[in-house]
Amino acid sequence: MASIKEVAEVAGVSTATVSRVLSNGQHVRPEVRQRVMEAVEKLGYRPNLVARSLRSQQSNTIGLIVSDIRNPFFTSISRAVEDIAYAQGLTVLLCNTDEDVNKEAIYLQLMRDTNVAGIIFSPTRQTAASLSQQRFDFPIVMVDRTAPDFAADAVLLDNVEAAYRLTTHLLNNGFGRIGAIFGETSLTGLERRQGYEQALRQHNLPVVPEYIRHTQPRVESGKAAATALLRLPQPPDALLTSNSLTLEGALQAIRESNLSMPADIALAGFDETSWTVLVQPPITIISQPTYEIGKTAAELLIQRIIDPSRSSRQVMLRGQLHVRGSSTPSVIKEEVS
Amino acid sequence: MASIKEVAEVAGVSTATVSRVLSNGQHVRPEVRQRVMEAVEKLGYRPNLVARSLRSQQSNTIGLIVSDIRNPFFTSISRAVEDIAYAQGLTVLLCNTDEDVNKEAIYLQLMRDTNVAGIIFSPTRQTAASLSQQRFDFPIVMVDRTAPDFAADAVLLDNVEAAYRLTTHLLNNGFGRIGAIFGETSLTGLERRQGYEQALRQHNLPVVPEYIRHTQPRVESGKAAATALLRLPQPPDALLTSNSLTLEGALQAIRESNLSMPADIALAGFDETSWTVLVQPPITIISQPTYEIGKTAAELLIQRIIDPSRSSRQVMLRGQLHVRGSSTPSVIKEEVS
DNA sequence: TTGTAGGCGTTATCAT
DNA sequence: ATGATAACGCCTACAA
Repeated sequence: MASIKEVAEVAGVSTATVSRVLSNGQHVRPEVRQRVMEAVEKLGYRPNLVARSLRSQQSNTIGLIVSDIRNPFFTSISRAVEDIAYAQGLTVLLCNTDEDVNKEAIYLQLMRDTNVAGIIFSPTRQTAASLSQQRFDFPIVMVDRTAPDFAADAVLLDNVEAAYRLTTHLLNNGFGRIGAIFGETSLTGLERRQGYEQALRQHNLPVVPEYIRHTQPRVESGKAAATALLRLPQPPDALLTSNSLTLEGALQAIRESNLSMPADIALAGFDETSWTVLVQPPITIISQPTYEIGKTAAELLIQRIIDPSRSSRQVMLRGQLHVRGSSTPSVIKEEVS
Repeated sequence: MASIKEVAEVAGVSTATVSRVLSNGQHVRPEVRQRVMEAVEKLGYRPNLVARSLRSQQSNTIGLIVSDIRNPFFTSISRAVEDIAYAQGLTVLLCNTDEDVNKEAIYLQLMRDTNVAGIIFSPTRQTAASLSQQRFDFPIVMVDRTAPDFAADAVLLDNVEAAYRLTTHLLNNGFGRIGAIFGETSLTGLERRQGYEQALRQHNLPVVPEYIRHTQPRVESGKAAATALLRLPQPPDALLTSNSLTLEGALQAIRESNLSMPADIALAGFDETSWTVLVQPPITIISQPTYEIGKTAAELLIQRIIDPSRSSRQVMLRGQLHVRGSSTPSVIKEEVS
């Protein structure tokens, strides 16, 4: 790779002049500029971004740290983040943490070491709690999950409200014994549980500990938890899950138990996926605008990179309830989306 | 961020000594090493990877360039790549090209500019063809798609064979008018079409141009193509698609046409997804070991980074046919997976 | 308008 | 065993 030095040599000027031509371009005689451009062309010169980054102490890379890119929620977010980044000439470093505090720490460290421009992060509760004690020389935008006393930009769903609404929907449709599966490492899981419990209490129904499970956001975990719930002496008449992976597992469990939906068991969950409307009956869910979330997060990050001093803002989004067959007894169709 | 200089100062040694302690660690008195480590500890020193990269002319970043991370095929691959990279202390730059030659060129250029250690790439046919005329200072591993006269490592499916097998399966089950939807920008699409046509010819059936569509790998494109096929004066009695996104679109089209599967129309496609077995009837597909593909690609890349001179190798994998209800008349159940 | 020179943080070479 | 120094490629005061 040709360096700026070689270009200077070929053009018969100093490296400073070449640099000037290539950056702002002020104070250069047209004729000299011409010569430089020809040399650049001839050598196929391209500025070395590593050198530039070292010199400028800046970077055009942003980090995206999520638990698992295979979770459709994060897949979509990642795509949005990359789109925005691309439009800004930024590049995206993808990191999967598997809800593992250790991996989170390692990746955060790596972000420091590589001097990224900023990161978009979806941390476990544990890491989130420790964030305020750490120092970062780059901005952090949280997605899906917050850190309590850490003043960072964030894009979040109103989880309590959403879970409350979803649970209430089930209750209103005559399902009184709702088994629920929440994430065990994320704040999100806790918040959704809160909304779930709120709805129960408001209907003067007991919160049955046995009906509440916390698992990893994985299909098998969801399936295992759902299976356990269905095998209870007095099994639930509805299942509610906190993300699309556990929802998928729950559906598998229901299928294998040969129960019919929603007669034997209702099902409802979080996050829209390709299959919720393809299966029979279609599944009731609260959808999040995932692409918008990623886009917003990336935009917040870029704004903050430009202006580190601006006050932090939390963007709180509202989930959208899609009532479908999995939770509506066939006689009472209230609304279908 | 503390630099090596400050560490040297605090430890009362030269930067060279600090560097020695931190790297190989030969030829340093234990006592001095001790002092250095203490200073490192005290200052929370971390080597600046950008500087290291500039100096060493190496990088611990690899690029992953795919058409769209939201294609489950690439989602899974990306996860595998990241896992292997992580294990090796490498980091992954994610790039979506949308089958856009221009974006591909921009990202390839970016990979040069940032001096990556290597890339894993799934190019369009057009870019693939031009690859051999370009020079790269880093190794390239191809996934899913090859470049004809470009001697790179590659991990591929035997597409012709797989499509042949899938088509033959349909033919053997009494479906003689097979509408097919292939990718329009990838070599993969062409290869699968080849296998499809081979199977038809072997059964002495005509290749009907009207029955063959080439589209982008997107749900809507698949749906549009499928809808068009279903509206033909003499519509096909089976649909075959080349990837999971167009498969999803095709299924939507079938549903909206109120046709029953497989009585009115059979359906079969490529790539396993969460929903193929959740829908009714379950969908016949050829599955690819996506995680394995990504893992293998990453391993090939790392091997080549270590030894750039080794001869290039193509790993060719065989797809696995999963025969399901969408392509088997209910009376004849040959085998179900 | 253009060139000289220093430094971003490392590491490797060469003295000592 | 340790230190001084140069160089990776770039940018930017500052000087001319």
